[in-house]
Amino acid sequence: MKKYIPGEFENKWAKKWKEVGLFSPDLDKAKKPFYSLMMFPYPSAEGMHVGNMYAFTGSDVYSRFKRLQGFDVFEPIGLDGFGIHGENYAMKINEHPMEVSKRTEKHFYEQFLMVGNAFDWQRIVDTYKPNYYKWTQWAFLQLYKKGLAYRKKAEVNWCPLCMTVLADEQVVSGECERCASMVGKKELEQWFFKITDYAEKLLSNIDSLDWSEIIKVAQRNWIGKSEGASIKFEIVIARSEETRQSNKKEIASPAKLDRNDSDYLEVFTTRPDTVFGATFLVVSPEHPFVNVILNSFQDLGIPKQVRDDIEEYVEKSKKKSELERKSSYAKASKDKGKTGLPDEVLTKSGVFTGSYAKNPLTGEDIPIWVADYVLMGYGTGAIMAVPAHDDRDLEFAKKYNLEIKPVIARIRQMPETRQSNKEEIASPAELDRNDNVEVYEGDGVLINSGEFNGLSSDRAKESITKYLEEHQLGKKQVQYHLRDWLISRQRYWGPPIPIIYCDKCGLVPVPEKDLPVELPYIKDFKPTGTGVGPLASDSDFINTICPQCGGKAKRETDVSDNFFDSSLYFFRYLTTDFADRFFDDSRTKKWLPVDMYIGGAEHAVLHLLYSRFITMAFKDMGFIDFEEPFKQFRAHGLIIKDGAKMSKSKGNIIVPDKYIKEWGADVFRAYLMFMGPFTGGGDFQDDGLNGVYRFLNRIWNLVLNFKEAEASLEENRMLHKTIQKAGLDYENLHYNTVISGLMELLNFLSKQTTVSKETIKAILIMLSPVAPFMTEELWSVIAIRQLPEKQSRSEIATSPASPDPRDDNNRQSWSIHQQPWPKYDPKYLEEEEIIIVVSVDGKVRDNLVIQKDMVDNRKDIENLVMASSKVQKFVAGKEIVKNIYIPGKIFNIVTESK
RNA sequence: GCCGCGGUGGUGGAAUGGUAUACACGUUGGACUUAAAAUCCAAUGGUCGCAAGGCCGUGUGGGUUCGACUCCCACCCGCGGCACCA
Repeated sequence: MKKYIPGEFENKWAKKWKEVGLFSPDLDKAKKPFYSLMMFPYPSAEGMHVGNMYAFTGSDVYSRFKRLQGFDVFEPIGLDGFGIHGENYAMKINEHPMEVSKRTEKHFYEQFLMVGNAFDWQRIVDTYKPNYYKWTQWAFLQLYKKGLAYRKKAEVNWCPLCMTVLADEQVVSGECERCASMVGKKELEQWFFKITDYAEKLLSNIDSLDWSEIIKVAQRNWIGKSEGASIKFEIVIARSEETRQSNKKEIASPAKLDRNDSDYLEVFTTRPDTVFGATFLVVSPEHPFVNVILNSFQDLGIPKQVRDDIEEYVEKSKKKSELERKSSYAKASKDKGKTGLPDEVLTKSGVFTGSYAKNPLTGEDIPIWVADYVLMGYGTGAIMAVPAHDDRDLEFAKKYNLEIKPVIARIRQMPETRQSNKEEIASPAELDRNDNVEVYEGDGVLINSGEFNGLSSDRAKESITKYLEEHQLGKKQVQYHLRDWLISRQRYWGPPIPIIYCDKCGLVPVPEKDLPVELPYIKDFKPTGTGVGPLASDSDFINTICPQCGGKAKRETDVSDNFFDSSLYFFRYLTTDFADRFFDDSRTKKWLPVDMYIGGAEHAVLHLLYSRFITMAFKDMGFIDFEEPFKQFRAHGLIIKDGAKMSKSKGNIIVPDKYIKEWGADVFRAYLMFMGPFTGGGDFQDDGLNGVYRFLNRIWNLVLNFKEAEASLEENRMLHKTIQKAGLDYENLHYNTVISGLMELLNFLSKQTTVSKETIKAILIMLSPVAPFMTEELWSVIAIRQLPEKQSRSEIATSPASPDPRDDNNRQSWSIHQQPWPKYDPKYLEEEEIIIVVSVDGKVRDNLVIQKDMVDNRKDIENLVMASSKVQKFVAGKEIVKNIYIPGKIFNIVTESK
């Protein structure tokens, strides 16, 4: 008997599938297109680790299942090779990224072949090759034309180790996403994409997406919509305490202010219902108002001492890191220890500006403070502080003895009034005004709010906003946390941004016909740290001719973020055979949007958000007619080792190559898929592989040695039940239960002396997505069994029976992967005999086996139940209150002790 | 702090409100073998019992129900997203 030795045939089939293009659908003629996408990998030098392999296998299993269902599945692959990760590695081993990429590319594609994924090998996309990044640059130009790419001087995230700027999305709790260095700030002129133009659409479309919930939540959080109002506070400069108390209106005239816009401070608030409780204003140290005070303090009548205090404070807070600025809030949270910052930094601080503003509703003058707990980057960089109803403002007010004025009364529902639904309003007296005052941040009823007293928070928000609008002191406003996508990188390993700077013409985009702007080979590719990319040192590269005037000009020296490359790769897979276009209308229509996308949850607010933005932009440019790129998205789980994340520093990285060599790709795949639900990941344990090997080995032996006979009724029942379950489980990505279902079927068959050929075939087909090599090998063996004697084995094994394996009309081709998914016959799913569980007071006491046609015959069943000695034992001496009978399932007797 | 997901044997995990622990790993015992490996068979939640069998058991405490891992309420723990976001 031939033994199951995976190494003997896996490679043979992998090569053959690739050679004949078994998994390359005809993109123009396919009848039932299904685009199954998986996140292409960053090719690291170590090759794919188990985590990658897990993700790709899970996606491949799904793709193979859809193929069996009769879809023309397009399952492409490529490498996301540009970017900091690969470049950092190249620096570490002191090699050039272009050289490194050649090696990693080879290794990755070998691994892909080895693991047996059904890729379309004819449509590879590697982002670091000119024939791809030409289109990255093209897309940049389209965005520029549309006004969605712009250049701006701004304070941006700067990673000191990677020596480049980063997008907000790449800063994870103050640290660089790639190297975990503390990210700082730097003022630089940079390229941005206007993703904020799509904030509302990006947010509102989420509800209708069939995506993993975890991703949808992360995106909603990241976009961070707040609805409220912007409110103008009239600035009153340097009024002395005496005049203030005499309440004489002495408002600084606009002329006195060295500002162009107005003599108002604008704030954003989500709580316009609390304006009456706004007892001071706070501006961020970066707010323009601070400079006005610093520069014009004399004209404004602000004492020199006050001015100097402000300057000192602003200088001090500039030195604080972003993390320190943001971390005082952590004081109250669990993260306290994590920041490792002294308490002094974690307490709010600020200084009085010597100026006041008029509360538009109370008419009172309230002091304006500058404090670094207010951030310039959100809203207007100024807030109205309502200490009675905001925790942060309260902390500040207590420290500096500022007025605390409650304006919202908690609604208390008393137990006895709950039924009549009456609301009792807490009296103002119940709110302490001393140090023990407790913040109340919830909604309630307005008090101390003049004509608005008695309104609920919700209604007050509307009325007060309306009132402010009427008096031109404010308006309804929506704020988003999302900020524009910073795409410049002061690095080498990326697509050059296709822009030319001409002294005469200014900023000139590279004409499309001149694309790609090739990345030159420069020896010293290391980042400079000066805020200018390494390309600036290559005079051949930067010096060019202005496309408009023909005069001398210089090229942009930054490259773009590699997340830009990956936000369009799934479009390119469809047009790799066209050199002249990125979109092909008929293919777009046939294949897009992507039917199923599988990938990691870590890209929730990076790749997955950027891709949605780019797709929306392409739609508005008229290239496509849909705005969401991925119909379905599922986040796969993570593979851990001994309860911990795999990492180089821990030395617990699993290299799959070794396991595949030892056990075969099928065993490795099946093990990964059997660990648990695909969306859950799992803990990698070496001894688990053995169990899966045993299973495949038993299948192997069964198929090669089974004694054929027509299926028994029981066999058909088991089989058809398994087919039904496997179909549902595959669709839901519950591969672990597909496998356990097949194990159960196998266990059943092992107890029989004969098996039908139909059963064998169905098992192999059902198993083929998980174990594609072994099932293919066995399929060819079965085919030989069926053939007339004269046809030789080699003929079958090496030549396709059909000229084109992709031909839709010839689903009966030589490969198991071209077979139709087995159909289950409902007649086998109905049991002849049914087990009724009999319980007394909810506890199982007996089983009752009845014939199917008896199911609805309650009387007879009741008689049988009552006749059971086991039941008798438990009802003896008790009164039967009632009987519950759920037909075909359970019979429960409810008793009461006498 | 807000939002989301989860908590089931020694382990990974199964269970449309209806026999909790399928399937597998591990462990123990047995068969085969000179022996080992491989393979096959059996047992395997806890506890009491010679046994038949009983009782307890899905993070904790309540509730709904004839019946709850599953639904509701409160809490504890773990994981993830956001976070001085006004």
